[in-house]
Amino acid sequence: MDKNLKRMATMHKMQLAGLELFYAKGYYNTSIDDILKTLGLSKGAFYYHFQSKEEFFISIVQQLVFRKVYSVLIEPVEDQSNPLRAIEICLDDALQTAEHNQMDYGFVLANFMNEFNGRNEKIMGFLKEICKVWEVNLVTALQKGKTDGFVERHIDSEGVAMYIISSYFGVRTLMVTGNAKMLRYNYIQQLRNYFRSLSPVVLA
Amino acid sequence: MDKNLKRMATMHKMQLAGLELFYAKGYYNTSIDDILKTLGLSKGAFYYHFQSKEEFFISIVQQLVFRKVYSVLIEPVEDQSNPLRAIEICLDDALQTAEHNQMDYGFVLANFMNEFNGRNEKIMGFLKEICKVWEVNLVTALQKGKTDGFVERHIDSEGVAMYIISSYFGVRTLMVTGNAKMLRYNYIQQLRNYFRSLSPVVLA
DNA sequence: CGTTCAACCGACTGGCCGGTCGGTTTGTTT
DNA sequence: AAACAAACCGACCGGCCAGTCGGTTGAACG
Repeated sequence: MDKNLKRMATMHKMQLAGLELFYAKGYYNTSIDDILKTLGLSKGAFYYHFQSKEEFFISIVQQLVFRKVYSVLIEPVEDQSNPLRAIEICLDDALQTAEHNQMDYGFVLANFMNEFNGRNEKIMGFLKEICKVWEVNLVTALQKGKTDGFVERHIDSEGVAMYIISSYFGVRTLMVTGNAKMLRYNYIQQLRNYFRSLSPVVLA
Repeated sequence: MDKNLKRMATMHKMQLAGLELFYAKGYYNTSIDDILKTLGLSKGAFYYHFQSKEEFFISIVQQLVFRKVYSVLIEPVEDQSNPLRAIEICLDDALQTAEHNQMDYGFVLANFMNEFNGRNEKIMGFLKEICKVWEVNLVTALQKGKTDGFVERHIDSEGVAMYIISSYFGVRTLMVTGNAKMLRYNYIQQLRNYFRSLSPVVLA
């Protein structure tokens, strides 16, 4: 086997297991040994591949979180004719993932932002960046929606994008209290209400 | 001085300092000694008054967080004629507090819910309870708003209450990325847009 | 002044965890 | 088979931290 492939495979395994545990228990509450135990690997193997716990986490954010956020929350909205509709479907899909207790990368992002806020500026920088990319893409989609007649022209796209992200982060926080199914349904209903206030008035 | 008063005063000082640090650095990331250092007190004093770090935290939630959430987020909305308007003002005030870097108890709540999710069921229980009280009071205000003609009759009050809490939790998460002033302004603008979709249609 | 006790002190314990390092295994090359 | 290096092992170190406990202080009271 190609040496490089073996190296990559091991690192990838560690990153996957790491994300799983960091997500479930938090970064500061998860020890390197916790992660290694699930893989049957040792400290030596870990520090052979990664410089530190922090660098390890950053690699996870870059390799896994960023890509997933992109493919789950950003791509499905790009190049759709009706942005409001596309966003609604996209967020509903994401909440469905969350409802089935699988990892939902929008929440991963919000969760980690809370955990690292004021505690690790370096890591916060990477998380903010991902957030920013999401926001910028929402704004682009909304602007395009204006020219295509799906979005009221006078609305503030930045404000709307921010509000969408906010409500999504928030509902995911609430989901930890249980009753995910109902929360998802209610959330999408209200998102629609909100979007109605952003749509051009249809004259009968 | 009354013995009991002295006891209460010390406990209260510890709780205040504790909340400050737990909020700033997180529960798991703050040691008892960190808190005691700011007060010039010792381990002995702490464990004389509190059974454990966990019990200490729970007392903070009950004594400080719950009361503050009540006085800042719930009371200002009660007994107001127009609930949507009252909620808007109330959240704007809360965000103003946050903007000036003071502790904003709505955020304290969201923050801790994130931290304890899946890590401490007992503490989560208390936090959920506070959330529930907030939600119930929002629902009550909205229902009253319906009979008073400020809120469209067919809307789902539970859904709306949840969506309001969600967006608020979310925007506070985003505020950690900086630019709090703009976020606050944008948030209130979009909240108004959303509320517009919940108001009875005014016939000219 | 002596007694009492709530309040407080701070050295200590045991366990955890990030990170180190000398060594072993395993696969490849010659 | 010998040599070599990548990958991995796991005992160990130092620091941190929740919680313990025997001791001290100082105010109140007789």
